[in-house]
Amino acid sequence: MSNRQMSPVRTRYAPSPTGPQHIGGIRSALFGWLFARHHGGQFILRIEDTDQKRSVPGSLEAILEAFEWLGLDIDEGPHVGGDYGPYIQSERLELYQAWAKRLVEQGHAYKCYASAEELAEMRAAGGGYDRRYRDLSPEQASKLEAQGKPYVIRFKMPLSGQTTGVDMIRGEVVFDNAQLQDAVILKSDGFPTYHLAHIVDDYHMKISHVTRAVEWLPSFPLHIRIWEALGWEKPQFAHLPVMLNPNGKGKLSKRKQQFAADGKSVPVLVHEFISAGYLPEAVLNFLTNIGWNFGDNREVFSTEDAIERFQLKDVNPANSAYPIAKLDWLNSQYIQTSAVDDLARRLKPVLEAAGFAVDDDLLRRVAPLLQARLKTLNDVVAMAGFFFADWETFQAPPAEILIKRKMDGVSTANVLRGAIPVLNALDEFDHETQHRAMATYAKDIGYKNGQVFGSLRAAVTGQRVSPPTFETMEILGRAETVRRIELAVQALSEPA
RNA sequence: GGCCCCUUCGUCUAGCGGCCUAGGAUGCCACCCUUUCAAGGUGGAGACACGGGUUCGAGUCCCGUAGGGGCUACCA
Repeated sequence: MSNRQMSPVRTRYAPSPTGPQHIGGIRSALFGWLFARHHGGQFILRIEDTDQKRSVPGSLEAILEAFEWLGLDIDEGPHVGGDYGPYIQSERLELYQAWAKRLVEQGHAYKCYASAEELAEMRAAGGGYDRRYRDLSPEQASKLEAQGKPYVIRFKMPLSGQTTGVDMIRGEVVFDNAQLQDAVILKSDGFPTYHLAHIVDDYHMKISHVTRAVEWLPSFPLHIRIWEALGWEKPQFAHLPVMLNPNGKGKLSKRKQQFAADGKSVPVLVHEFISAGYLPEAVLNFLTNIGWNFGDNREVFSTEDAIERFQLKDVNPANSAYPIAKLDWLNSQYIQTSAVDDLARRLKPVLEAAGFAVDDDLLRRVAPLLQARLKTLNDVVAMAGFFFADWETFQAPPAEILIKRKMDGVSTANVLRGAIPVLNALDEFDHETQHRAMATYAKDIGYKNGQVFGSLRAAVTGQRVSPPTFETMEILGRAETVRRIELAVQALSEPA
C-alpha cells in the first residue's frame, strides 16, 4: 500500500461577486469543471467576497443562472451546501484570522503599521513597500502594539534565492524571491486578501487542482511560500490562458463593449449569449475549443465526449483572440441537428418576445423549414415571423422585392397572375405537387424557375429571403397563398 | 521600468526531432447543386515572428532579439 493514496479530484470556481458573468471567467470554470468530471471528482463553487467594496448584490444568482443555462452542474457551493462549507468567504473570517495569527506567531508573517501616507511615499520614491516593519525589535513592536495603531499582516517572503512552481500547463516556472514583496495577507479591517483566503479555503475544502487564469502566475511563488509556511501539502496548479479581444489586443473585457469586423457587438456576458439567440450547447462547444481541442479534427462534439478526452496538460498555454465569428457557424450546426420539437420549444419564446402569438402546431410545421437557415434563434423573427403575424393584415411587399432579375412590374404581374389558375387547378396542395406544376408553368411561359419561384416567394412571404417557397405555400394553404398572390398582382398594377 | 508568461494560415487550432512539399476548422474567393436565400458538395488563396546555435536532420530542443499578454493594491 502506498501512503500516497489517490485523493479525489476536486476543482473549484471561485469568483468575486461582481455582477454579471463574463465569458472569460466561465471558460476558466469550464476547464476546471471538465477536469473534475473527467476524473469523476467534484466541482465546487466558492464566493470570494473579501473585498466588500466590490460586492454586487445578486451576483450569486447570476452565477448560478449562467451555470445552469450552460448545464455545468455544481457539487458543492453556497446554494447546495457541502461538507466543507460555508462556501462564502465572508462567513469564514475567523478561520483566516486564526491562520494569519498562527503565521505571525511562527515568524512567517508580521504586523505592518504602515499608514496610507507612508505607503504612498514609498510608492512615489519608486519601488513598493520597503519592509520597514518586518524586523522590529521586541521593544518597538510592543510600543506600537500599545498604541493600538491599525495594522495589516504581511507575509515574510524570503529575501534571496528562488521559488520554483510547477504548472500543469507550462511546467516549471522559476522566480527570484528578491523580486517579490511582502504581500498583505490580512487587511486592517480583519478581512483576508485573496492570497491568504484562497489558500486556507483550498486546503480546507480539499481542492486537489487549482485552476485559475494566468494573471495569477506572478503571485504563484507567494502562494507556494504561504502553503509551505502553513505546512500543508500543496495541490497541483494550472494557470489557464485567457481570451483576448477579437483583434488580439488586450484582455477581453466586460466593461468595454467590443465590436466584430462586421460591426456586430460581441457578446461577452452570459446573458448576452442568451439574448442573442445562441444555444448553450453551442456556446459550451465553442468555449471548449478555445485553448483546447478535441484531438480528432473534430470541431463539433458533445460535452460528454469532451469530458472523456479533457486533460489540463493539453491546454494550449497561449492566450487567444476571441474567435467569436466561429460561434455563428457552430450555433447553426447545432440548430441544423436539433430535433424539431426541441428547436420549436426554443424558438417559441423568441417569437413571443417579438410580439407574436405562437401556435404550437404551426411552429412545429415551420421549424423544419428553418433549420438550414438560422444562425441564431433570433433569426427566426426576420425569417419566419410572417407565419405568426395576423394573416389578414398581410400586405404585398414593395415592387423592388417582387421583381426578379431581368423582369419588370408588368412581366412579374403577368407571371403571378398566370400562376393563380394553375395553383387553383391542383388536386393536392402539397409542396411537391406545387413544385412540379410551377416548373411546368415556368417552362410553358418561357421563364426561368428562379424568376417564377422567386416572384412567388416574394409575393407569398413578403420577403427576399424566406423558408422554401412551396413548403411555405403548403403551410399557408391554397386560399391564403392565392390571396397573397392576388395582392401582389394588385400592388404591381397600381401606379407607383 | 522590473518580473513572469506566450509566439504555426486573418482567427481558433493539429504538430510533442525524421510520417510536414505543415493537417483541420472558421472566415474569404470560385465553381457545382438549387426554389438567384440558405444549407450541402468540390476546389483555391492563406502560417511555422526573426537571428543564432544543438543535431545526420528543427515548426518541434537551447539562447538572443522583436512582438503580444499579464503582474507590479490593505482588488480579485
